[in-house]
Formats: sequence, structure tokens, C-alpha cells
Amino acid sequence: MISQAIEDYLKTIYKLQHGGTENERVTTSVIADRMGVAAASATNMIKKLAEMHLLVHTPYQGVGLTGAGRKIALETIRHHRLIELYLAQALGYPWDQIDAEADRLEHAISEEFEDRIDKALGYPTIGAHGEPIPTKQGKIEDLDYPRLSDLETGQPAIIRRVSDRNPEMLRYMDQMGLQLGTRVEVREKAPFSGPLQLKIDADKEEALGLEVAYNIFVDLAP
Amino acid sequence: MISQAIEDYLKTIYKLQHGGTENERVTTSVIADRMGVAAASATNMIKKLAEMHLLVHTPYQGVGLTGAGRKIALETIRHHRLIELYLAQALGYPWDQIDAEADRLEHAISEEFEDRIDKALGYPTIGAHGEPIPTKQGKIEDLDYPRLSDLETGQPAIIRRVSDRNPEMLRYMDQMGLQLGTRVEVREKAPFSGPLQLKIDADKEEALGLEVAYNIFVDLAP
DNA sequence: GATTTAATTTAGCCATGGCTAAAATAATGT
DNA sequence: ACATTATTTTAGCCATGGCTAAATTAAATC
Ligand SMILES: [Mn+2]
Ligand SMILES: [Mn+2]
Ligand SMILES: [Mn+2]
Ligand SMILES: [Mn+2]
Repeated sequence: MISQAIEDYLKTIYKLQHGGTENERVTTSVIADRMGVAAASATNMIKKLAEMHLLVHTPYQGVGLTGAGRKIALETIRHHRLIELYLAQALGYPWDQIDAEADRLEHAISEEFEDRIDKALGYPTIGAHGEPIPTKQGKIEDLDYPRLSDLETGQPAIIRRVSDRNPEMLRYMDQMGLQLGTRVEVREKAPFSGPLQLKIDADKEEALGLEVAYNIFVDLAP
Repeated sequence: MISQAIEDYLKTIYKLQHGGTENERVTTSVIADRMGVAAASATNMIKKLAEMHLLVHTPYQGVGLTGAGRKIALETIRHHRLIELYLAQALGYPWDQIDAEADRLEHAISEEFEDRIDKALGYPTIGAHGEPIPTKQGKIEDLDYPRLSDLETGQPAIIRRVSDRNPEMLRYMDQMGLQLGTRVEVREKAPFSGPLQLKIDADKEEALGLEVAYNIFVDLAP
């Protein structure tokens, strides 16, 4: 009934509704783009999901998940994030490889499997890239941290979340010593969208491009 | 290219070629039956697999895997058995629940995942139900143990493999204290395909139906 | 050897989830 | 206000992997 494709669409739509800036419409083309399919394919699936009452579609305007749709999205996201954390912690995967593996496994595991890895991990609430893990009941914390690229110079901060979209970028962060919990401070911002001079962990200082800083989210440190 | 359905068919055909008595033909209806699909559906897939040179089909006679087909079958079986063992050993699954979970996961894991659980398990060669685990190169030991139902009375033996086809039967075996490594001896065989009186582990004696005994494979003990 | 039965294949259908090309609609610029 | 552009939808196609019903072929029985 609920196929892998449906789960992936609902997950993507949920993340588009919440991840982005508020009040941005989740349109056919945005969904198609994120899913890596043609716009017509997205239209088809949106129509089908609307018929299943998993979302509401206002033609030419965009979509919004219903309670039922959000439930499935959050369940899929929970699977994804628990699996990612399990791969990292129990099997020693590097953090740039877990997303791709979890994208397939999230559809294949049972509730039993979910419960067992949840227990093995000690009922975690934060995933391997710092995202909140939805509960089994479908609740999710909304942590929204400022981006490192928006941080004021001289303000110490701690890395709390990173985007997992680009594995190469994750590998680069690793190489720079940027992980969850790492203490950072912007020393200087180069003009014309230039790189920022970043103090990392009190011992080194490196230049970091804005695009990378845009994908790192921080907590202001005292 | 190689879909989940193809992997499942090839796996099933491999097991039919080897599991059963030698010289039994692997026919359309046998495949359809094991796969739980209509005979016409099996015909379709067989035709397709023959075009892909994964098997040879003699119309109305049956099929035989090619080298390429056997390779994929063994890779799928390797995934299945490593996953089963991992579920049992690392996540504490009971042995009656691992087959169903592995039947889905076997198609979703990467080579990386395979290698990591292989390592975590200490490069095992025998699966959770006693089956040999094919190597990454596609070699497999052919262990064929006699069935407990064929064992002579008075001959002590050790359980080495069980069929994993029926979860309920596995639960029943567990309840009876019948596991891999358990020492058993047939004391008496009731006539007319009746139950056998079985000594289990030197401390108890129970009546065991022939169907269950048929699904237990043993090694003769000294 | 002819006939009945069983197995297999063919024909034609369906659902899913992709695609491209064309048409319709909304948004934008002059 | 109207023309241009961008987005969205529709129409029609394809591959995959199911299904049932009918036709064909092989096997078994008389
Ligand atoms: Mn992820
Ligand atoms: Mn996915
Ligand atoms: Mn199994
Ligand atoms: Mn399977």
C-alpha cells in the first residue's frame, strides 16, 4: 500500500516544508528537483498522494501534508536517522557514507528492527548529523540553529548540526576538524562573499568557504 | 538492472537446484510455487532471465543457472545469511524472526555493509540455521547432513542445520530444546510414520513428529 | 495408440512509477 | 493591458512484475 516511492516523496515534502525558510511554498518543481525526477512525474505522484489524503494539493500553488502524510514522513525520517546513527556508532561508518545507505534501508526494516537499534543506541534523540530524531509517536523537536555563515565575528559557538546532502562536503569538514561539538569562532569575514577565517577548537585557524559555512549550524557558546 | 525480483528468483532457483534431491528438475511450477506467484508469472520471469543469460531454459523441461546467474544467487544468499546471523548475534533476534527480515534487507544493503557485518561477526562460515555462507568470491561448501527423520535408533547425533522455512516450527524446536549443537538420539520410531521418541541433551526425552524431524539435519556423533 | 489429465506457455489485462512533448495556466515585464 | 516567459498539467508512451483465462504441449492412463 505505502510504497518506497511514496515514503520518499512524503519525506522529501516534509523536509521541504520545514527545512527551508518559513512561508516558502512546496511546489511541484521543487519536489521534482529534490527527488531527481521530471516535473510531470512529480505531478503524477502528487495527484496520487492527494487522492490518498496524504497531502492537500492546490493546483499551481503547492502541497501541504495532512496528518496522515506527516505521520508516514516522520516514521520514515525516524527510520532514516536511527539507521544512520546505528551505522556510525555500531558499525563504524564514516558520516559521509551513512545517508546513502540509510536511504535504502529506511524502507526495508521492520518495526522490530527499529525498536532493537533504538534500544542498542540507548534511545537517542539526536542523529549522526545533529538532526532531531522523531519519536515513535511522531513527535519531533524543532531545533533551528543559526548557520555558521551568519555568525558574528568574535562570537564563540559550538557545531550542533550539519547538512548531510553532500558527502564530499562532509568529508571536507572532517578533514578540517569540524564535527558535532567542535568549538568554533569566526575571526574575520572576507568581503564580497569571501571565505571566513575560522578558529577551530582553540588550537588552529583555517579559512572556510561560505558555502561550507552555510551548511553548518551552530549553538552560541557562553 | 538486477532488480529485487530477479535476485529473489535466482536465489530460489539456486536453492531448488541444490537443496532438493539430485536430478530433480527445476520446473516452472516448482519455481512459481516457491515464489508464491502464478505459473504464468514465473514463465514471464524465466523468459526474461534466459534473455539475460542468467539461466538456460529448456521449454517444458526446466531451468539451470548459468555462471552469471549462480554468481548473483550466491551473492544474494551470502547477504541473506550474513544478515540473519547479524540480527541474531548482534541484535538478539530469536531465530524464527530473522529470515523474514533478511528477505527484505538482502536487497537493500551495500557491499560496504556486507563487509562490515562480516567483519563484526568474525568472518563466519556457517549461518544462524546452520547453512554454509558463500564467500565473497562465490564459493560455497556443500554440507549435506542426513535428516533426523532418517537417523537410525540408538545412533547419537548432533543438530547441525535446521530448515528456516517455517517460523512456527523454529519456535517449537526452541521450546523443545532443539538448537544447533544439541545432542540427540532416536530411541524409538513409532510405526505408520508415527513420531519418534527422542533423547535430547542427555537429560530429557520427548516425542517428536516426523515432519519436524524431517526439517532437522544432524551430524553423526562418535 | 488414443484419450484424458497435468503442466506450460501465450494472450491480454492491470498497477506502479518513470519519461518526453505538447497544452494550459500563472507570473512577469513593458 | 498585453505579450513573453516560466511553471504546471495533460496526453501518451515505456518497463517492470504481477494477474486470469485460454491455448498448447507433454505425460499418464486405459
Ligand atoms: Mn540523512
Ligand atoms: Mn529512501
Ligand atoms: Mn533464511
Ligand atoms: Mn528477498
